[in-house]
Amino acid sequence: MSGRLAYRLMSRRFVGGFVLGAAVSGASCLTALHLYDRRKAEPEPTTKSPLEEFGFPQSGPEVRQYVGHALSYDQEKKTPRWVIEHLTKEKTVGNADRKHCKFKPDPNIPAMFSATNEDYLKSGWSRGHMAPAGDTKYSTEAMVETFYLSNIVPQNYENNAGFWNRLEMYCRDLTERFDDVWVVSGPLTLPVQQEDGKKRVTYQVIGKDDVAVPTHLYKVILARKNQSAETLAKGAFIVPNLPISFDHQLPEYQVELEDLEKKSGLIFFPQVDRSKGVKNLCEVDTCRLIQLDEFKLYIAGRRMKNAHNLQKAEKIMRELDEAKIQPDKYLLDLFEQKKKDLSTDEPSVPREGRKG
DNA sequence: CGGCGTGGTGTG
DNA sequence: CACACCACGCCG
Repeated sequence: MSGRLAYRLMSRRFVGGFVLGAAVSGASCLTALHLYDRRKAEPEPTTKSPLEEFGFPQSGPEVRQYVGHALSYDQEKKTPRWVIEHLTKEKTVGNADRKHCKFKPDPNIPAMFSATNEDYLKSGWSRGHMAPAGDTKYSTEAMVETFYLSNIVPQNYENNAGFWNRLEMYCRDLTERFDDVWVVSGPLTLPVQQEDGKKRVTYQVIGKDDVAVPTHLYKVILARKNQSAETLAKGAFIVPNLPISFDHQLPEYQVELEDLEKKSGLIFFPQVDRSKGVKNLCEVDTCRLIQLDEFKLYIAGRRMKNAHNLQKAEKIMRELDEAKIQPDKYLLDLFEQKKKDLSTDEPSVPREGRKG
């Protein structure tokens, strides 16, 4: 290679390109150099570099900031790569209501890179939040933004309503024992060994936009008390995008943070000094997800609040009894209050709900 | 909490 | 006419 010309091109034009646009580095630049070299072009080439002519490829993922969370969006897979949120005890309470929200394409994402509701309709997959709506009770605006499809991945129904839901509840419950909780969530498409013995990455895509169905979902949890680094605790979890019954518990899915980083290609919380002895969350906290009976009791409470007539309220209590689940004081109080409200036709002021 | 759906009504 | 909205219903 002609050293002088190559040096001129490298230093004047392409250095920035190599740094900022790795995707366009190799082939096109080398081709350009060879062409100039063959022509023995002594004067400065008059043609612009491809980068100057048409600009850099605008390659994702883009990082976007919202009220309740920030996310990095994967334009090819039409799903987030990661979503990060900061939870506190205060944020998990409020009046924001998901009934007033609807899934819709993120207005900040170009339509050609965005999923649509039609992609999910009758696809066999539910629209699963990464940043949960339940984490944004403090702000209707924040909750509306969690319903943007940039925050959504195709998720197994039972997984979404079951194990993943319990995991989200656990994250919110952590704010009872930690002052700050940071959570990163996202999808994975992991390789599997196939019949021919070779490992491959295969995943379904749905709808006309080919929205990628992740094989797994991950969550990274970082928790801290009193703003003191000595209390920092971390946990990383990889959850198959499949039905997971209530007899499974969180530690079964814990992995080393570095393992998740290797699989995802992401470095989580890079400013945290991991040599300073960050605790294992499952050693300093419970990592215990609620059991089926607790879950049904919680659902009964939610339904009781929404009961519009006495028959509905009584049915909720009857079904609990048939499932041999003892109603707790919270639910009994709720039931008594509901009976009073429905008879006097005078709804009482909503009381603060159970955690989550 | 997490989802799914439908039917009636209002709007351009 | 399609579409948006809402109230209501179902499920785990």
